[in-house]
Amino acid sequence: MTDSGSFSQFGICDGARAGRPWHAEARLAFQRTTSLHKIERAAGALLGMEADAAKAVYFVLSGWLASSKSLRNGQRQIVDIQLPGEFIDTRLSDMQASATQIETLTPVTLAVVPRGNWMRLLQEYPEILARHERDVAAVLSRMSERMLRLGKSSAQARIAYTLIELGLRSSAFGPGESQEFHIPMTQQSLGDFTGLSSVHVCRTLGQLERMGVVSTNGHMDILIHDIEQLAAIAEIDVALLRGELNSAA
Amino acid sequence: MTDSGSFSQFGICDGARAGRPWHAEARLAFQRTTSLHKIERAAGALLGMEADAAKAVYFVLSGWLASSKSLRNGQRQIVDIQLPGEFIDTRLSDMQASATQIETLTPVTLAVVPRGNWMRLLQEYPEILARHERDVAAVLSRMSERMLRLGKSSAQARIAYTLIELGLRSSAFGPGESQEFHIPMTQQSLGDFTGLSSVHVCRTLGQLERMGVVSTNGHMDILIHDIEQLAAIAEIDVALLRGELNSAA
DNA sequence: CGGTTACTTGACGCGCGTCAAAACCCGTGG
DNA sequence: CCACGGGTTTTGACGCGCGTCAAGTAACCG
Repeated sequence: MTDSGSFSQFGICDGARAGRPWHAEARLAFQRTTSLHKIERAAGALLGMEADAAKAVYFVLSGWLASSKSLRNGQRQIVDIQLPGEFIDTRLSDMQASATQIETLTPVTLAVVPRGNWMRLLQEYPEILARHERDVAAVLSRMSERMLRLGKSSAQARIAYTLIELGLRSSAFGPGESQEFHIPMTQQSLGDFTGLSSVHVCRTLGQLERMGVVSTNGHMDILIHDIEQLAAIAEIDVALLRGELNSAA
Repeated sequence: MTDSGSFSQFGICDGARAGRPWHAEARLAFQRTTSLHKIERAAGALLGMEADAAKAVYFVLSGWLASSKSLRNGQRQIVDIQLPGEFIDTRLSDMQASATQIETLTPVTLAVVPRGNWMRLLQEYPEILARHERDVAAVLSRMSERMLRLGKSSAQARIAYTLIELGLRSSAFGPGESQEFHIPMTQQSLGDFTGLSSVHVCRTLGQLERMGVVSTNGHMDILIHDIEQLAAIAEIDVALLRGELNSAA
């Protein structure tokens, strides 16, 4: 279980490490069963309110998306962020206690599995079923980690954890202490993700910067100087982080 | 989609409403494919650290369980609560950034699907596959709702929401304004569930009581006087709540 | 170059955590 | 029957983290 284990920790797209990205395989499987409907969207678009492909299962081929819930007064919580190689089930969005919405953070391309085909796909293609099971496990796993920080951690820990999660998942990390990558979100949306106000996101990034742990250029370009200390602030088990970094590199 | 819709909102066990509980069917299916291994545990026991049935998928036949994550300093967050008719996948518990643990809140009986049999079960029994898909959707749905409150709502909203969620899911609600039921948790664990300190849980329950919305006898016996107002405090769409109550009754 | 959207910084207040002590509840054993 | 002890709930005092309001700066775009 090293495979599903390392996969599940941060929901890393392990196919991407193996050379040939998993989406390639998935696309093949999709094409065999359903006419592979591919759609593209610009950054900042909303998904799922269109009449045409309503209530489908999407598969992210490229780009970042965020699914969020919001209260009547406009308060918003980003519940998860989807990266290439992951599934999005818009069937979750209807009939809930609060409004759900999925938006693109970058330009994206998605494969669309129409509603009716999904169960058939799962039953006929064990590989897709297994992959989907692992994807679901990864989603639950990282949502749980985030709930833990939402409920019980300081702003510093939440920001630090988010930086590491997104860095690892986007496969932006190489070996070594320093890591540099870009997060296609505003501080406002980072706040919606971490349960903080945009103002406090700014302050907290400033604190981390003054501590010498990271640098930012003021536009979500992140440079991590001391990833071990950042992990300590994020309250992540450093041994586990090491393992992740090794398998990611 | 009224079926999966009403199911997914609060993860209600819709089988329980339909007369014959779904677990009965599930048990039959399990028995056909695997020797149905049934285990019982007392209240307050820990699950999954035993050597025998390690890393299995469980199916709750009776009783309440809580799965939680905790930080190195002892801070704990209950990530979800499992009721009869729901699945528990202990494979999620290994290899994560924080320790996961599953404990019983009441005496429970569980059906155990050994690790190797799970994927086979899904592939061979479409009914179980479909059921599991819906269960996963319900878990994600209610975890999202809770994340929204964890990140963006006051203590009152979190407590109010939790009371309604647990009342609805345990099918304790009948028609009418008043609802009475028992939650088998201490204020401490309610705090771990809502991201509050036990002290503040107590205060907040006191506030709700002084507002005339609920009564408690000091031991987690809850009596809801005005469920509409409680839903308003919980920031739940009242129309949706109405629908849930109707389909639950 | 003006308008718009993002980031930054300061001042202020409140919600909720923490510490601490008291009241209660229940099971156990003398 | 009461004494005792551990776990839970309740209540008060106090302080800090983070939200909010507001003003100012910087970057981007037509």
